[in-house]
Amino acid sequence: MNIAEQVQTKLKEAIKEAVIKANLATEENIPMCLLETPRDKAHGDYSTNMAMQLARIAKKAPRAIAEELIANFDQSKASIEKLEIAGPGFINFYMNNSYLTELIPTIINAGEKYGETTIGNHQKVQVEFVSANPTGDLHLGHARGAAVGDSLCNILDKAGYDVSREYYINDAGNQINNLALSVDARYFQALGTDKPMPEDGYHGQDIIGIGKRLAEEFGDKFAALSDEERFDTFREYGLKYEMEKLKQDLENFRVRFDVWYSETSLYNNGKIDQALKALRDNGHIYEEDGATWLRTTPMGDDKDRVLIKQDGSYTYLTPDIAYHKDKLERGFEKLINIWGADHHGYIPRMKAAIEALGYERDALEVEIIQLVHLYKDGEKMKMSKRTGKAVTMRELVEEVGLDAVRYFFAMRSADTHLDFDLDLAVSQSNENPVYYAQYAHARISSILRQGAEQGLVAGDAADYSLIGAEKEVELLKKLGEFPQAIAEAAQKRIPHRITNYIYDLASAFHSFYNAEKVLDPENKQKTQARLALIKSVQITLRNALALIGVSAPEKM
RNA sequence: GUCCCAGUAGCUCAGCAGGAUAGAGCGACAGCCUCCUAAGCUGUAGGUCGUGAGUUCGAAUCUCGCCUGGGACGCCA
Repeated sequence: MNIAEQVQTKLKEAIKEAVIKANLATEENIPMCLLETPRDKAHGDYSTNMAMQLARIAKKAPRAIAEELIANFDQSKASIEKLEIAGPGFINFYMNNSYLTELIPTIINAGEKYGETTIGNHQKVQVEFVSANPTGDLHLGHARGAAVGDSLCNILDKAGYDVSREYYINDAGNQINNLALSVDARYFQALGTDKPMPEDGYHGQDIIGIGKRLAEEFGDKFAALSDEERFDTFREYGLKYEMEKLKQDLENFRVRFDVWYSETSLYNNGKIDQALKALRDNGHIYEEDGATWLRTTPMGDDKDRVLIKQDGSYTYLTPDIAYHKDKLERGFEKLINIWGADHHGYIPRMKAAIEALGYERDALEVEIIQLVHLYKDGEKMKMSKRTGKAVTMRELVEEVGLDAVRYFFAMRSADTHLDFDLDLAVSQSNENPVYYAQYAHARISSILRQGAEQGLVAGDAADYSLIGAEKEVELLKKLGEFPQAIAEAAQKRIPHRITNYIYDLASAFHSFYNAEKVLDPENKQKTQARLALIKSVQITLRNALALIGVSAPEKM
């Protein structure tokens, strides 16, 4: 807990004590103490609405309650300069903010660890994201999912959760067969033979590329094979090719997974049978119309779901249930799945399945990534795997730049539709907020370099009592908020809370930069102290950017 | 028909564990570089928070209805 958090905790305690001392509520029915930072500086550094909340319990006017609270308030608890009643019954606290300078050495000592909190309490969390079928290039939606998922994992990790990142490979079932058939068609086409694509084939450029590569490398060698042999060969080749490409693309997107989990493995190691048995033993399975059904309706689903089709094969749901059973058996207390919006209807049945397996349905949490629409030249572009005309993640990164893409996706709440204006993102103008934050970091780096040239190194012993100008105090307050921003982002699963923080911090720095000069040859003491201040801003900014996978450049 | 997401300034969006005069960027307008990076800063203008009711001391925030836009509702994956 840093000094700013400690002070807030003390304040809250002092407020509670005052409530009890004034006999306004008992230990049991005291409302949760809410301490907030007023938007308007004139309303002090902190304020509480405790008096208003007590109005119902104590049956008195809020302002009268506030009077009593103040009378019973122990001001020596925290560095309070004055406090007053305002508006409908707020109590505003004006702090002596000198304690805030303690943040500077705290942050410098913590370095890249600054921002860590323990609210996660080592809860074992597994986050499954992207999990795109290995049948083509990752497109915009996947890119958004990858950016949000990875950022969320970074945040959870920083907040003290034990996070595991996982990618579920759909390497069984129809889509892989279609992949093999598509490769087959492209192979023959590359050889100059006209062979039609399968009905549900994948028309992406990459599959055309595979066909060409096969034709170039092996000539017509495969044409001689039996259809069956060729199918198996192409199936395996296509899968391997697609997976390698996926991994590389994600790596280039600064996303790494701890586990790549194969759907096929569930077939091979009996996990599907075990899951079916568990569901049967728990009495949730019945046979009808020649199919095997899971009774999900009692657990909040619209209708029951087929597990084994008439033809004896599994539906998509069946191995997925086995997969989730396996996740839970691996000891994860919380499963967070990041799904595209087109899968949202799938949530009730998966939660029902988890309940049917005998687990808490809320062990599964699904974060929905809404659609991305790309606009270019004011025109909306379609993203469809079918037509193969979709803009891929790779193309997007090449065109816009990785930092901008990652920032842009992390910036908006994930469950709302996103219009991605390509022209805007491409133009390296100040409309792109990522530059705003990176620029702050580069500016700091530049000043630190120049300080070092003068023999002044940030972090060397300095007199922090020289820090206290208005802009400096605002900057310090922002710095102190970082751990709470992370805690909130983690608990609410909202990475965009971090980009908001980044923006605020960068803004506080730019504002400070324009108001005060860091390097002052006339005043070495002050220079030394301010170098340490901006050093702590640099550390915090870099840590925050790292959470969303954006680089922190030394120069721009 | 059922379900999900959205509707807040001209545009793109924050705010939604109910709190003070609803914020930011872009765009518009007016200022700031003999000075550490002007990709910056400072200020002005701009809003019936889709709509109607309800809950209460208080609603952009919670509940219900309605309107508009987008999406999902397979023995596909």
